[in-house]
Amino acid sequence: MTEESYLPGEEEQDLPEQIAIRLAKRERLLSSGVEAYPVSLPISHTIDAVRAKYPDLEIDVATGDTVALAGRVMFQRNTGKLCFATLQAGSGSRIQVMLSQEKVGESNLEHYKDLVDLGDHLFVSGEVITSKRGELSVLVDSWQIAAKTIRPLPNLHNELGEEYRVRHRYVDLIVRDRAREVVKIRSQVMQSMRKTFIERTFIEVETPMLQTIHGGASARPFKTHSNAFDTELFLRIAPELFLKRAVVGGIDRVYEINRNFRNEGADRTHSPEFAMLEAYEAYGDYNTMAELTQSLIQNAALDVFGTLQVELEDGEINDLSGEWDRISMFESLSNASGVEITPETDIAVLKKLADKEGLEIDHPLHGKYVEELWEHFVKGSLTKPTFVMDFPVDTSPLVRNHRSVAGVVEKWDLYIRGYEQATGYSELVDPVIQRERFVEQARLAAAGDPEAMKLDEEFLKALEFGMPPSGGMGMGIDRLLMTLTGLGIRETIMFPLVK
RNA sequence: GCGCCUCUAGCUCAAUCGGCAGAGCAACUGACUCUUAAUCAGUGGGUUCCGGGUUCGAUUCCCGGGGGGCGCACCA
Repeated sequence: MTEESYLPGEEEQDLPEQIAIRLAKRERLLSSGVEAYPVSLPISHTIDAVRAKYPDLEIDVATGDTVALAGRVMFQRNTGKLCFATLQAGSGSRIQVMLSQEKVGESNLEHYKDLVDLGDHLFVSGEVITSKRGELSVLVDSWQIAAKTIRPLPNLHNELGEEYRVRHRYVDLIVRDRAREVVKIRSQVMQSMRKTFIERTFIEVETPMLQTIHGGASARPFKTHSNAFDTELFLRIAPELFLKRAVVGGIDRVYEINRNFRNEGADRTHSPEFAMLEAYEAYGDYNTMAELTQSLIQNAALDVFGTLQVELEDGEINDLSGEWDRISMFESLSNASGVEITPETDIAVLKKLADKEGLEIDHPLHGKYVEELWEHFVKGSLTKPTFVMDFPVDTSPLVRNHRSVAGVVEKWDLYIRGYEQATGYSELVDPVIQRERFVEQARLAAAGDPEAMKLDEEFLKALEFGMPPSGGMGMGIDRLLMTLTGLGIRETIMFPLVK
């Protein structure tokens, strides 16, 4: 799609017809000494306020109440001597305005018909009345263009195409109630989660997004360069290693909600930049973090929708109620596959099972086979919210060993409707074991795994100063919005990346 | 990154077995003092994503490029 551009005073011949016509109207306004974009207007009421004040007037009533308000023109019905327009506020609420020749005069009404287009912001003042059909209206004494629109709105009687909605989200927000609603829901969910954290005396912090070493997860990073430091920098893939430094420093209950960046594929559930919540609690463990996570999500559902039976876009009900199940990864895999699988099971056995199931896994790690097999056998059957507990050690380098089960770590993943929603750990705080794990990762990196972590000496140094036993959790915010609405990730993010 | 599908007016979409490109809404002109997707009469608006090829003729067929969608891979 090519985009037209224009400069004031230039030839407008190549512009689309409707833009040229509207630019000419703007010029006509200006040359008659009228502002097309006035700096301020004496607004007395919002559209919502007028609607709230007069919820149910009779037909054909004059209130004697004069109001001054503004809104975007969404519909116009211009007749000879009595014109109607529907104004819309940013909230989406609408009110009808009426201009009669009797009230404003013939030439003023002609000006109105000549200059006001669909989409313009219009200021009016006049009496609140109801029309002969009973529609709550403002009978206009005077009007003024509040902002002249140069581009026409799309027609309101067809759904916008997916691409247009994403590329012109501001238009989408004007014409589609649900788009406005989703923005509001997202804001309310964030508020609710911050409320839950405040109740539990957590402190919100912001840690670096530009990092010299990317760590805390395994994913390909975006690279950039600092001119001042003449060094390569990475956009963070996770805030984990900095939040743990904060815990070392005595910020015992700490969380961050901010963007992570991962240079991976994008689909219905993945975006290159995505909002992430991470929280750490000194003297907590993965059990307390599971409880926290369940509370965060349940509180959000209650605060925003007033129910734990959340209705999704397709009408299905997502039941978030009750105490969420906790199942063991190895146990559930053994049950579902019919083969006893433990951390001691020989990798050759796992390979054979994977081959039999038609899974192509080419990876050196035992744990990778366990996780892939688990996804194959168990993941699809999880519909209720479920914590999957106790992961293989070799794929979870930042998690401490299980307190009583050998070969696994104290890590859970929370699945809701088959999507991985959150993860939680009992954090590894032993600097010696952490170093060993990092060295192992670096060894894998050398073997050609580009996503394995580099050694973060500064983080290790922080651990050497002593990190208290802690629980940690991470949750994708965009994913949470998807879980609560049933929308795709590009609908939960207001301005998703487009080329 | 790979495979399949797709791109036509401001918006949503038709059509072309290769032969003057259409509709609804929007726009423009006119009529209309109670409309509310107002109505009625009329008018204009297109590099059919871009570049090349085949052809008397390409928007349609072929090749290349770009945007978008879906699936697979990677990842949360």
